[in-house]
Amino acid sequence: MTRGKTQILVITGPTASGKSKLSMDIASLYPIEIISADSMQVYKYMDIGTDKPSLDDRSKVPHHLIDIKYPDEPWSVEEFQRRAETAVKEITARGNIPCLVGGTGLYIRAFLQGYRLTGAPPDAQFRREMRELAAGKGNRAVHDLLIDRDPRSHESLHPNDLKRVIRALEYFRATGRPISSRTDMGISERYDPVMLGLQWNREELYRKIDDRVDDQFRRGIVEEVRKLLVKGYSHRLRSMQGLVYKEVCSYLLGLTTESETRDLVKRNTRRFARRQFTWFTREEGIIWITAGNDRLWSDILAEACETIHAKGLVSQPPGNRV
RNA sequence: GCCGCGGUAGCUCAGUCGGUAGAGCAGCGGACUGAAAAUCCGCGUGUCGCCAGUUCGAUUCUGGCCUGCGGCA
Repeated sequence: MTRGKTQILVITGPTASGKSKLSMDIASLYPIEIISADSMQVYKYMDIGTDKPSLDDRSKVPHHLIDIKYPDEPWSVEEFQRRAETAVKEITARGNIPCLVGGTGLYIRAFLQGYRLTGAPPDAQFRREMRELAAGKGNRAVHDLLIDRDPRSHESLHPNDLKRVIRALEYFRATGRPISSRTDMGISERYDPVMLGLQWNREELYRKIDDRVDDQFRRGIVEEVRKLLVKGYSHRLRSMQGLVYKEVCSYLLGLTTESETRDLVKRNTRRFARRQFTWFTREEGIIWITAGNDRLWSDILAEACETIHAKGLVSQPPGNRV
């Protein structure tokens, strides 16, 4: 309870950990609206592969930032930030509690910490030039351009991390200042978040991921991707580089067999979950709730509700509501 | 039962003319500020089938045993 700051609930955790389910169940007890913090669920027509909440769930509880872009439209952290802020304002104006739900750690962090992302928009032309330079003279040549513009980034970025190296150059070019010198607004000035994270034993989560992938194939992920390609969305689009889509595209292009594809998706999804673990362990302020097959879902839900009550996000204790 | 080939990392295998071993894949750790389901960096995790013999020293050579595969019966 801090005056002047907007209270928000955040539910995060690795892929397949049950974030959506938890948010839906909380929504049945408290007046929350869900803001998806997921880089892939923004795209229309990409449903099965992103495990998008069902239309039924979306009709019961307002969901924001889902299906807001066509797969070939530009989308970025910056736009997420802007749109999420707007959504938060609208939700609080309605007297509801905004609830950020998702596994895209960068989005959540950028939002809560108030990353200042204005002033250096992406420059496709420049990026292309730099890529060509790298292809011709090597990654190191591009990396070395940082030496006198942004020595700090030159040191902290690996030459092969072209994406970030180019971004640092792009930022300098647009602002005249090194990207490493930017400052953020800081979490304390803006929001008062209660962050819940679903924590899983890794092996158990991996098994859950495998099951989910099998389920995605059963539900027709291959058809979904085929339709996207038929609609004219190229397999080279950024949206089509996401997990599952990438692998199924190469299957449809005849590069892999179905069982290879399925195994690849499982492996890559597990790796993704591992990267999420790395990211979230560094994230401060997450209250971890242990989940797992040997724990009753009702206990997990109860713990989540008690926590948000204890943190003052809701005045009614969970018991009185259920 | 006999003959042949094999048993080395989670998997597939390489290797040591005797000085306790290394590739690929899998796995693990990390980074991450307008692409983040993206991108990038780093790391061998080992009873060399078991027992004995020879040897200063055996995963390597010898013998026996166990076991897998193929062939002949």
